[in-house]
Amino acid sequence: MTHEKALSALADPTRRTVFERLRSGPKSAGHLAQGLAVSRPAVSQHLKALREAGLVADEKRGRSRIYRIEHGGLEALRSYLDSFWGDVLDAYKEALEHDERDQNSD
Amino acid sequence: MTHEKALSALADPTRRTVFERLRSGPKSAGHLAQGLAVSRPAVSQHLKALREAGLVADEKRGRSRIYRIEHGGLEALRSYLDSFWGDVLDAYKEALEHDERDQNSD
DNA sequence: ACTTTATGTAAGCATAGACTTACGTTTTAA
DNA sequence: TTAAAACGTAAGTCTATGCTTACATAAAGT
Repeated sequence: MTHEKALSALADPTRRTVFERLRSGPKSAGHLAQGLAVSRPAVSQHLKALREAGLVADEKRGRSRIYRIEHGGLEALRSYLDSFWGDVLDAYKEALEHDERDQNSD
Repeated sequence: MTHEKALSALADPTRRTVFERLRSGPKSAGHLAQGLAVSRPAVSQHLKALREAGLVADEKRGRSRIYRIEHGGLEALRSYLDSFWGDVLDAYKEALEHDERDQNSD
């Protein structure tokens, strides 16, 4: 259940920018920070948050560290979202038939 | 593309709780607030954020207001997540073949 | 017409967290 | 063996935002 961390990780704009830069392939921390409005240490902290959310993985290569997108966090998020589709439609169809205000206790 | 608002909306724990309570069907604002650790006005503010993110829709029924899950925000989020699957795998396969550190400019 | 119920909004406060500068560590190059 | 390059971490600041109390509005009951 890491969808909580994945959500708050991707909620921040600059952190999302860092994450999206990995779309075109793995990159070093320094490269990820280049051209951004924030400092390099800030990017390091963002990468830590992304890693703890299972959204990126890192590998040491020489004196730099290469980051890549990790699918675990993405899958956790996706299955969380998908869990709404079925449930919701059924519950709503029922609510419509009964033509009620609110009834359920949860 | 409202996936930004949807992400920051679902990032907050209590707001997520409110949203998840709609799983079992539409409910009034007051009913959604019952049993929560926060006050009722706080829930109202959360519902506003969820509405602006396209995650819930509301309808006035008598003197109460019924909220339901809106699929727009969920779909925006899902397509955002899905946009990573294809891109990423291709770019990474290439990076693996070339056996490189970081090369791309974006 | 008043009162009660159900809700949203305003203003202010308090904390989480995003950012900075400064420093420590490890690896490569001179 | 110094120096430099690439990175993470610490400590402190500042702002975004989640929360509260108080007030406003609107519908329904008496």
